[in-house]
Amino acid sequence: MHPLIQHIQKLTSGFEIAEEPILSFFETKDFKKKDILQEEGKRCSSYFFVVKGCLRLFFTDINGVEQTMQFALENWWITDLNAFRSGRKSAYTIQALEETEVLAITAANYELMLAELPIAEKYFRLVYERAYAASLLRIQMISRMPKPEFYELFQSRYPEFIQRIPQKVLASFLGFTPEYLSELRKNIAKRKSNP
Amino acid sequence: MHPLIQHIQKLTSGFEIAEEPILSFFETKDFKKKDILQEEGKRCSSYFFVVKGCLRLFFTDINGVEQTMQFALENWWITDLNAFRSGRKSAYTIQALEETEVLAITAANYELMLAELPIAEKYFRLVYERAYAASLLRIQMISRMPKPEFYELFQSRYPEFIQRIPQKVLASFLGFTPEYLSELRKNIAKRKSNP
DNA sequence: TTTATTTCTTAAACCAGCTTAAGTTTTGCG
DNA sequence: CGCAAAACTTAAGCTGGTTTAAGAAATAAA
Repeated sequence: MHPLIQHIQKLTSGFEIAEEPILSFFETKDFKKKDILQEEGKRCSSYFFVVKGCLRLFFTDINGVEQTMQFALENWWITDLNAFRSGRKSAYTIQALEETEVLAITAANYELMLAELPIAEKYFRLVYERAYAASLLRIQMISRMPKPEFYELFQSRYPEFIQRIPQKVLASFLGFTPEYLSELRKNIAKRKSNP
Repeated sequence: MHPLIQHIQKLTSGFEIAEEPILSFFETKDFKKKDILQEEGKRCSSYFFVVKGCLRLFFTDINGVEQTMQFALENWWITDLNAFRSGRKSAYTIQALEETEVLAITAANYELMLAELPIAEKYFRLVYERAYAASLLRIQMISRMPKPEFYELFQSRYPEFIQRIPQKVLASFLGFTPEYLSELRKNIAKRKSNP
């Protein structure tokens, strides 16, 4: 069974779903490491579901530094949601951090699917409900927690990110400089050897 | 027509809705300024839709400082979403900043309503889709923008907040100290008189 | 395997925003 | 109204985290 269908069944807790009618709204695409899926400033045409691999969404700030705002591992959705919803140009670039397989859906097909399949409304309601709740927790961690504590919490909760993602990119996602992340890691390592 | 029904029609762009079957899932409640709607550590029983007035959601940090994470003005939903979804105890307090009228719905009724009314799935899908997108922008403003710039942007986008909300609470929501907010305001005022 | 490029580390100097502390203004209440 | 409590302001001193700069290690290219 396709990973998307599995994910839908998991979230909607076991509704009977026919695979074919859902998947017909999507197109499978493969990307190599460093490939660009969506370019900043270009029309945002697709919403991506990661089947295998890892993507990141970032923009380039006024100092020319790439600011990574989101990751997407397996079973995550990713796009510039504001641009996708409004049909405007994307404020972000989406890039593959690994060899990645996605399902892509256009805005037109997204609307069609939601109109035709009630299960899609339920599924996306649940996807956004969780994503919104997670996003609020992220705000709390980013803005109300000492950075060393935040990093250690992140490390314990999302160990797979630490493994798979370059430090420079991870530092940017967490909202600090690579130099500072390097220092944090050194301190943590030191503390573990000298208890 | 009730403000909630108006809001549903606005988001779902004009579906015909019968008022009575929807409102029957809710209870109207009124609160005075400073009343507590939800206490930290108590079971999170309700989800609130603000009909009139203003609420805030906060927790008390290890230094005893109240950290305001969210506001809700007219037509906003507010609760500890994680606690409401899972039936666990709330990590936050919800308090009225003004005299406030809400519609309250229990977790059981929320599930019932979603199961019985397809329009509710669509409506909440859209509510969360917007809230999630807004939350991502908020992360970007909080963590990737110089604070003076962030404050001025916030001021221009949400002038009604600046009017209605005590500075101390606003400072906490923005993630800085009241003293620093005071200094920012002074600098902005100075800049406006000396152009 | 050698060379070029990018990533990661280290450490010193610096600064935005916090802490502290004291004064002023506003709000709430008897 | 009059007083207490809370909210806001101001300013000096401090600190967590950035900037800058240079070198070491890993990846990629050739």
